[in-house]
Parts: sequence; structure tokens; C-alpha cells
Amino acid sequence: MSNIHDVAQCAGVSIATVSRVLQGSPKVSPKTRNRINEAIKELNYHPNKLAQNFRTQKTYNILIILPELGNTFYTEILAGIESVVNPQGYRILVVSSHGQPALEASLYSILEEKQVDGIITFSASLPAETMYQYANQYPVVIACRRIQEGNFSNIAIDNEKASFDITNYLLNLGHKRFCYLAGPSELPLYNDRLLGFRKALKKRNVAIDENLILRCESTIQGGYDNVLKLLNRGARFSALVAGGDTLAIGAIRALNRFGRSVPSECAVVGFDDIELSSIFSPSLTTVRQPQREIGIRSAEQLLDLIGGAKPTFSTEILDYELVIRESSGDFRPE
Amino acid sequence: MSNIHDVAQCAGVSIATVSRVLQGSPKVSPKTRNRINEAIKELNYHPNKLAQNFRTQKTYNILIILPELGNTFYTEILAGIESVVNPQGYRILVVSSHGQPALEASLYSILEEKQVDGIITFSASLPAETMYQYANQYPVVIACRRIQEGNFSNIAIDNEKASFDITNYLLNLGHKRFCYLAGPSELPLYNDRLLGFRKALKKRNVAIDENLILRCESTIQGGYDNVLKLLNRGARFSALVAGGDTLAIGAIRALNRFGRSVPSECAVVGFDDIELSSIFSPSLTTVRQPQREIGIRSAEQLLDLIGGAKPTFSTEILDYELVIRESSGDFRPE
DNA sequence: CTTCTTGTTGTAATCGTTTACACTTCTTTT
DNA sequence: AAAAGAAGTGTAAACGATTACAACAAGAAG
Repeated sequence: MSNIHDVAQCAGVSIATVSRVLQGSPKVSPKTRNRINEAIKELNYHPNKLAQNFRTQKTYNILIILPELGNTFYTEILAGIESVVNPQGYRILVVSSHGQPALEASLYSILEEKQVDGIITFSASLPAETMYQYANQYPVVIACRRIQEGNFSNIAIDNEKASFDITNYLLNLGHKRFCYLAGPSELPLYNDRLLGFRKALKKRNVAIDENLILRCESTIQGGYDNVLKLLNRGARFSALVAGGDTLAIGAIRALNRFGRSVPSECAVVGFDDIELSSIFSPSLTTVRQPQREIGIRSAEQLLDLIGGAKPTFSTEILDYELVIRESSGDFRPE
Repeated sequence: MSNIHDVAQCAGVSIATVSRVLQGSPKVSPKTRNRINEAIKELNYHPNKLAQNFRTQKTYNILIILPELGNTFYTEILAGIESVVNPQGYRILVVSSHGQPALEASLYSILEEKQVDGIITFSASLPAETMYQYANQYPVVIACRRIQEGNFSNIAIDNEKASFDITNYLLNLGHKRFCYLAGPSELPLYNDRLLGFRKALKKRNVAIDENLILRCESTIQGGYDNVLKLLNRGARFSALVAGGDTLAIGAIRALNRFGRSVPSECAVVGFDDIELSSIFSPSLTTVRQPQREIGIRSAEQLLDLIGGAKPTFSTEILDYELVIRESSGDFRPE
């Protein structure tokens, strides 16, 4: 492996000049520039990024923390992020926290160890104070989770309100007995959504049966297993609200398996509008988030922070949209 | 930000000793070790990974190149990889080549610039000779693509044979008029699958209508658009073979949209057995690849290479499995 | 009481870049 | 023709860790 010295020697100049060419500095004569470029080609020289990063303490890498890989909900978000950062020479690295706080905490050391220039997290399973500490010290953007206390760079829809709205939609259809499927309590956005659900029922004075509020892994399997168990215990409800589309789809499969058809015997709604939701049969009523825009805005904020902007301590709330499809039906009990 | 000097000073030792503690070297007395650990805590010291990486020329990062993010087919593979590399202290970084050869080529510079210790690619859209060059110089494992010429570390199922088999299955059901949906020709595995399809028909002397062989983006939308266009042109076929499950599902939706039911009016088979395939209605007949094992074996091979093993120049072919579900039916034309 | 080990610590070189500063040469200005 | 400025290039000091080697002290062996 050749290094900058080899190139300098080959071109008959000093390493400083070679470095200037690498940086595209204008203060090199065209003649020497050519000579150096030829030397670079001849030696098949690639600057050692490890050395460059070390010297400049910059990596042009951005870390994206997702709660899980393979959830299509994030695909469009990632595309949005890339559309912003790639033109600036940044590259994104995607890792999964598997929703585990301990694992997510360990990921922040990547930042403390200077392996990436900034982080956008969609997981944010850590306590607000911890997040706050990191965000105050390093470029960190928290997306898809609204943190009210201690305000910092923060992009999300209002999960609580959206959940309130979609629950309300079912209430308006006349439903009275609800089942709620929540994702893991480690991920605060699931708690926000559950809260919105509770508030909607409370406002209408509809009783909440705590036995019908389930915590599950946010996967199809998680929804399926929990709902099937519930049904086997003889639980009765006419509507099911899920904190995520995967959960909702798992629930529908369990209902079908149990012999109950959706929506005619039970309405089901989800959250996120993943790709599968429009393809699944029955197609899923859900909350659509502006995924691409979430990606774009969080990336823009992060680049600002990396550029040296002080954390703006502002929360950015984006719009969401209720998507009414087949799974909620227009079924009115009694 | 404190550095190793600060810690040394704070603990009243030399930086060498601090470094030894960081490395977990046994030749430090417990007394000083404690003193140093306290200093580290007191100063909230984090070793600068940029400097460490630079000095050791190692990153403990492994790059995974996927043709696309958000394809659930890879989720299990990634889990397999992590199960092997995480215990060894390695971390995986996932990037998408978007199936573009130019973009994939640029990713290899990450390796040349020493930003990762090795690469596992599932994209491999580059010419065999180019891949060969990289693989000879650096730790590179090519997965899910079988390269016959120039043999190097290389894990895959026999795409051609699997495609042959599943086509044969349809032939045995009596089908005679086939449509084939291929993924982009840039990705060789799609070419292998198409080849298997062709060979199966040829062997039975079933005519191939080139107009019924389509190239599309390997997404649901891609399958849907192309098949709908074909149907609108009045094409007739009793069976459709797709080079990927997403394509197959898109195709089924197009068929349904056109008023043709699957499987009773047209049999459809896919490839990969993604999560959606068993959930979709009708559930999809497809080829299951041993995803976790693919991940594990490629990771093991890569770690060997990183450890200094010479490229074994061996191809490892894993088993696949035909998964017969609803979408292929038992429909026998005429 | 030397001498040799053994265990622990320190000194200093090193990795491959970037960049402030100094220096040369050449052009422009007076 | 001398002075000043501009343009191009080189010298050398960083950046923060690792590690070969030297050095020293204390205990063991002679």
C-alpha cells in the first residue's frame, strides 16, 4: 500500500503539495497538479481515511439508529435522509438497537469515540435526561419521538394526538369495547400512542378494560400470539387499536384464525402505514406519517448541528394523516 | 475532551501504562490499574477511536452491501451475521447499493480507505473480474451470487437450479404457457434465475415466448406495473414465474386487478420466501433460502479472511427448499 | 553481597495525514 | 532598479493512541 510519501517522491514534490492536491486546494500550479495526479494513478494510491479522519477528527459518517431493521416503515425515511446528506459528502450507517436500551446506550459510544459525526435516532429508548446529555454535547437528532421535557432537536408527529384521533374515529363508528395492542414500553412512542388511546376513551366516558391492553413485541408474530391468547381466554371486543401496523396485521390473522372476520366482526386499525398495510387483505386503516419529510427534516437539522449550530431546543411537529381503508369497516355494534 | 495524557497525568503514570490498562494487558499492578480506572471515570475519558483505528489500522467494522434496504429477505441474514461477528467485537454497517454498479463500486473505496475491515456483499453487481481484484486484495465475501469463473469466497444457493426446479414443478402441473418476471439485469442472480427457467422449458420442449419475459425493478410496484401492461396488451399465459417474491406479489395484484384470480386462472410462484409471502393471500409458492445460515457462513468466512486466511477460492453452495403454498394451485390447463 | 530474574513502569518512535508558517521565485509597482 | 506583493512550494509540528525497548526495583539464587 502506497502512502502520501510515495506519491510525493514519485512526483518529485513534498507531501504538503500532494495533500493540497488531495484537498483540491487552488494554490497548486496546474503543472505540478498533473504530475501528482499521474503519480497517484501510477501507484494506485488511495488516501488512508483512517489517517485523514484522525487528523481532521471528522468522518463524514452519520449513524442512524433504528429500533429494528427490515421494517419497511423506515425505508422511505432513510431515502429522505440520504437525499439530504449524500450531496454533502456524508454517508449513512444504519444500525439496529433491537429496541434494547442497553444496546442503544452502547451505540452512543460510537459517537464519543468519534467514529461518526452525528446520530439520528428513531429508537430513543433511553431516559430523557440521558438523551439530553448526549444531545447537548454532540450532534444528535431524535426523530419519531416527542420529548416534552428538556427540549432538543426533535422531529416527530404528535403520536398521542394521532392515536387519539384514530381511536375517536372508531368511537364515532359506535364502538364501545376496545382492545389495545401496545409495543414494548421501552420505546416511548408506544407509550404516547397508548396514552392517546386512553384519553380518547376517557373523554367519551367509555370504560377501559385493562385486561384488554396488551404489551407485545412490535412484530406480526407478537400481535398474533398475544391476540390469539386473549381470544382463547374468551375476551370480547368489537374494535382493536394497535400501536403499529405489524401488530395490527398480526391481530387480524389471529382473529381470522379464531374464526372472526375483519372488519365485519371486529374493526382493526394500525399505525404507521407500512407498505404491507395497503397490500394486506383486508387493507388496513392506519395513520400515515410523512416519512420522507421526517427523514429530510431530521437530516437537515443534523447537518446544522454538525456545522456547529447550537441545539435549537425546538421540537418540530409534522402532520399526519388518517388513512381509512377496509379493516375498520363501518360496522356499528348493537 | 480529555485524552490519554490527561488520564496519565491525573493518575500520575505514563501514557504507556494507561494504554496498557485500556488494552487489558495483564502486566499492570492492580494498584495502578485501579488508580487509572478512577482517573478514567473522573475525567469521563473515552479513547479516541479515530486515533486507535489509525494506529492499529483496524476498525472492527464490517460493511454489508445490500441491493436494497427494507427488503425483509435480508433481515434474517443480517441477524445471522451479527450472531457471528458481534461476539468477536465487530460491528456491522449496512449500506444499500440501490442495485447500481457505479454506486457499489464507490463503496469499495470504503475498504481501500481502511474504513472497514471487510465487506460482505449481497449485491455484487460488478463484473466478475473487478470483484476478483478486490477479493484478492482485501477481505471480501460474495453472498447470494454464484460466480463460476474465478472462484473466490462465495456463499449462495444454486439460483439457476432452484429456478429450474420451481419451473419444473409448474411444468409437472401441466402448464405450457409461461410468463417470466425478471429483476434488473445488473444483478446477476436474476440472470441466473432466468437461465434456470429457460433451461427447464427447453428441456421439456416447451416454447418460450420472449414477449412474456419481462425485466422490472424488483419491487411490488415493479411487478404490478409490468404485468398489468402485459395483460392490457392481451397476453395469455397460465403460469407466471417471478425472480423474487416482491415481483410475484405485484404480479398477483395486477392479475387480480385485471379480473384474473390466482391460482385458479393463473399460477404464480416467487423466489426468496420473504415474510410477506406466507402472510399474503393467496400465500405464495416460492423457494426458501437458508437465510440465517447464509449470514452465518459468510460472516465466518469473512472473519477468516480478516484473520489473514488466504482466499480459499472455494464456492459454498447451500441447500434451498421449495415451499408449496396456495398461489401455484393444482390447476391443470386444458 | 553479588548476580540474575521477574514484575512493573517509562521513554520515545511510530502510524499517514493536514496545515501554519517560512521560504523562494516571479511579477508588478514605484 | 529597488520594493512590495503574489503564487507556489517545502519544513516541520501536530493529532492521540500503541508498543518495542530500556530501565528500575525487589526478591531469589548463588
